[in-house]
Amino acid sequence: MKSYHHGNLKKELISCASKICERDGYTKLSIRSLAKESNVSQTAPYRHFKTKEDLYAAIAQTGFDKLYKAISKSKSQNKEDILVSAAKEYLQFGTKNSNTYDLMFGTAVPDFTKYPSLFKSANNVYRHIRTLFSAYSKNKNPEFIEEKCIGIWAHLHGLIGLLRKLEVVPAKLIEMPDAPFMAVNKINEDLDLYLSKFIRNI
Amino acid sequence: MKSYHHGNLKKELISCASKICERDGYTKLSIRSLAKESNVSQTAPYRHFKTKEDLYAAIAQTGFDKLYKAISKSKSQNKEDILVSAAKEYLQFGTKNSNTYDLMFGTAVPDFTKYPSLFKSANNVYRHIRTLFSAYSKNKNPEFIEEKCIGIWAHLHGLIGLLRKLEVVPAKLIEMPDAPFMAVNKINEDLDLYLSKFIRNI
DNA sequence: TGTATTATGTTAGCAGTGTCAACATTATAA
DNA sequence: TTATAATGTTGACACTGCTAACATAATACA
Repeated sequence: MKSYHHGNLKKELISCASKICERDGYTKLSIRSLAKESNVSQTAPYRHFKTKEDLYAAIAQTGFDKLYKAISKSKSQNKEDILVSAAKEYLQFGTKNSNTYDLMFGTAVPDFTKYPSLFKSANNVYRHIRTLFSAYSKNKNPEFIEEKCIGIWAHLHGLIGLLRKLEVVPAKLIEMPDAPFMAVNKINEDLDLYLSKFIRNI
Repeated sequence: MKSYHHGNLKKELISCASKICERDGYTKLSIRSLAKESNVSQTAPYRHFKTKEDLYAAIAQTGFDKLYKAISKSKSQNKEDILVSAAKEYLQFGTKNSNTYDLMFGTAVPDFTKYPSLFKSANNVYRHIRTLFSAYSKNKNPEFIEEKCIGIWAHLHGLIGLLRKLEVVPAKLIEMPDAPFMAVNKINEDLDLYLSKFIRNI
């Protein structure tokens, strides 16, 4: 005997949608199938999310919150170690949750300013990177810090995108010896080394 | 009086679809509306593209070819200048054709190996970057070259992604003084300076 | 040149989608 | 207790990718 009201639908929708997005990519998510999976009518989700983009925004926000947690957990006395480890966590989050990462940084939610809480969660990630780098850097000039942080962020962000694109069956390597697979896979294999070299080179 | 056969449909579809994708983003493109715009029946495009992904692949390929042209056009005696200028062209292509760039590097065509000619066009871009860097770099060790090239590529690729995400109305700056807008916009304003610093720092 | 084959187009239709309006039920505030 | 708001359902619209069956034109071959 089920009650007319679900009771916790919004939370369940976000959680369920997050899983589907990560498993199949956000384009495969449909509101109708999502509703079905929660044993609720096709249009029930519209009581909680006015549009599909609103739902995407909610999923993206949980993504940023998870990312923040991941890059915040490393404890060490050495400020360089913290930075390197945070960079590693960032990269791993992006590669291990690549569909979610795509939803967070892709065009699913084009303008974060429409969603203040998402905007804030995304900003927290950047501010944390900056805090870590600021503590590590000897040059404390704010403009220098900002520029370098964007650079670090861009590098990690770009690597995640390329890794996803290039991490394909190595069998193709034989046919395409000039392809950038080898380099990318090598970086991926020894991430620690790459990242500490990268940070030290800034 | 129109003839039963269009005569040049495939080419026209790609060209028309490219424009729509760049203007509205590839998710807004529909095969049906595309057919309408070419004064052809809803299903005519299916004679040239078995699936929508096939069409995306064709558009993406023209994108990579254009990108290749853009980064290949700079002539100079100074190898550093060539590299910096190519980097600038790359960045400008990505920011000025951001929807197309998204189609090229996003999840619209998940596996390039399904489309050998697309695969090749994309590879040409990477190989050109490597050629330029290889000529510029004093260290000629192939592994060093590969790794640095991926780094350069990732940095540029990531910057394009971040610029797109963060290039929003500066009015919001007042409400969100901690946001990374300022830094990003600054980089965007003086791209030459940023890129030559970046290259020289490798 | 005539004809078989292939390429390219059309029509009709299926199953699925986001979204809305109108209505039903329950929880909450006055 | 009762008005109001929150949350759910039903039914429908316009749109989508895609397929099957059929129509026409271009081409390859005898």
